[in-house]
Amino acid sequence: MNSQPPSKIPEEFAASAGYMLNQTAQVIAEMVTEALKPLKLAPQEYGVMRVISISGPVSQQTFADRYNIDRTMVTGLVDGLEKRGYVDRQRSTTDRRVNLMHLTPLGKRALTQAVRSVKKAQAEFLAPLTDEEWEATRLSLVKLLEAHRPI
Amino acid sequence: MNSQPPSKIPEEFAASAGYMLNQTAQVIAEMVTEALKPLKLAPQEYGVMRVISISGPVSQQTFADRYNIDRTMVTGLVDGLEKRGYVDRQRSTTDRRVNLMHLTPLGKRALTQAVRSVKKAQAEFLAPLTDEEWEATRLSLVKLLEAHRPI
DNA sequence: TATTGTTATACTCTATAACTATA
DNA sequence: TATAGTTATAGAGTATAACAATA
Repeated sequence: MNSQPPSKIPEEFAASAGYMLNQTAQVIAEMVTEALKPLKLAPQEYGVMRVISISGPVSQQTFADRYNIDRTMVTGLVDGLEKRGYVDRQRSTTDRRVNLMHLTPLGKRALTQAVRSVKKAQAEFLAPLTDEEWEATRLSLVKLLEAHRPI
Repeated sequence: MNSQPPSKIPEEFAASAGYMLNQTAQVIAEMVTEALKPLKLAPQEYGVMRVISISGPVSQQTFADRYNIDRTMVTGLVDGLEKRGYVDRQRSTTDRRVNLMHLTPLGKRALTQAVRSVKKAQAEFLAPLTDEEWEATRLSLVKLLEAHRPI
């Protein structure tokens, strides 16, 4: 959707890992935020639902660890999702301190839509790269993250 | 400095451009922030000084554009740097609305140190990759950024 | 009229600590 | 004692609008 001819980034910036990663992360974050806006989902709310759907019912603490945010933030996220009927909390029977978050059928349907929108945004974001280029980039990012942030 | 064996990122997350870029960007941002802390420089302050040193005296608006922040934020950044004697504002003679930001000799010395620290942090961050892997990754990021954020 | 820089305001985000209930 | 979740508070960061000076 960008019809202007792309201009060159000064090489000193292009050489900076911090600048390049932060700027590109900001671009995709904006695109995903926009993609989720019609569904009235914030990126972090989408994150909650994705984590549940992928990893099965998880505790709020587990989600906080995975997204590297504080557990005090998760309370409000789940509140909002529960109010909309997308998620519910169920006390763990094996450790009754723990709230296991579950996707409701309504939440599953909303998530299906959201995943579709996010995938579309991601495809648009990655369009300038060949599949091979992105795959190589992705693998490097995985290496970096696994080395520096073991879960 | 990470002696634990790195654990696997679930493939659904590893497949997500948004998740991977945001998480890796967060890691490098934290490392750079730490590296600059002894010099009492915030990453954005470092950014101001780098931009001036690379692009020559620039207006506050130009910096805001390059780092994708609002110009109202720049005022405070420059205030702090000016107070420490690292930067000064000079009214442009050709357009007297514009403040051109200059590095002072003291600022130049501080920046030299800061660049050294940031480069060290970056090298540590990139250590898990071969030079070729990072170069390929970097080029992909440049493509993405030039396509989506023409300056 | 539009743009640069400044200021003030309000809002959002996040970090911290304290509390409860469990383990 | 330690952990999961909640709540309240304060602080940082940011967005917005309005203004003066200049184009």
